[in-house]
Amino acid sequence: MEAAKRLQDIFEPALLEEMQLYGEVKYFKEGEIIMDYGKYIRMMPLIITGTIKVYRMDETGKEILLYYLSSYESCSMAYSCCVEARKSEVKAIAEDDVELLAIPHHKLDEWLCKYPGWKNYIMRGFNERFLELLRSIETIAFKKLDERLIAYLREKQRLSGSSVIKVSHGTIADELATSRVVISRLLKQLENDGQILLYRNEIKLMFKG
DNA sequence: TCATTAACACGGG
DNA sequence: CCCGTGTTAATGA
Repeated sequence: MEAAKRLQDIFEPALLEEMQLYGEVKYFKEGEIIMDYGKYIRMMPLIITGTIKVYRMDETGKEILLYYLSSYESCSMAYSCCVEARKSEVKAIAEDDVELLAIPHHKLDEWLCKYPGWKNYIMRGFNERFLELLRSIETIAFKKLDERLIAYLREKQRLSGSSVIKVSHGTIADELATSRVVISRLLKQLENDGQILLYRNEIKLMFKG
């Protein structure tokens, strides 16, 4: 995501034209559900502004945050579902106000053959998402909750570009699939260690991004 | 041993 | 008053 500053840098002019022609710009408000479990995906989203949270649910109905998607990124999950006409296995929620370009599924394959820029974009997307998933698996499977919490805070810091994170303990607990009691306790611990400062609905990070 | 659930008090908006 | 926060006690994996 760091490489692609503008769409013009990654896509051919002809492709950009087609994207304008066939793509549909959609807006989602903060907290709005963009995609849900079991729903068919007909469009592939390409995020223009904002950030999207992608969740996965287990058999017991517990949800956990898989990864974030932000500017110029897309959802590989959506892509693979589109081409195979499968149902969604993830849920996507707008982290803040989101503007995205919805690309009809029948164009995905066509562009793959026609435009190297599109192929590279898709391939890179799969690659990035795969690496991000590996990181998620690592933290979920092997790290204790306190380390996961720190990783979570760093991710928030990275995405927002600010060391002041506006989020409640309860929300963090939901996203890390744990209880608020634990989050409050761990945050308090981090504050006592001098790593963070706690306010209402706000956490100030004392470490570097 | 550590997470979860429920319950409670406190305080700010 | 409602919500977010901090804590505790009981229970479970």
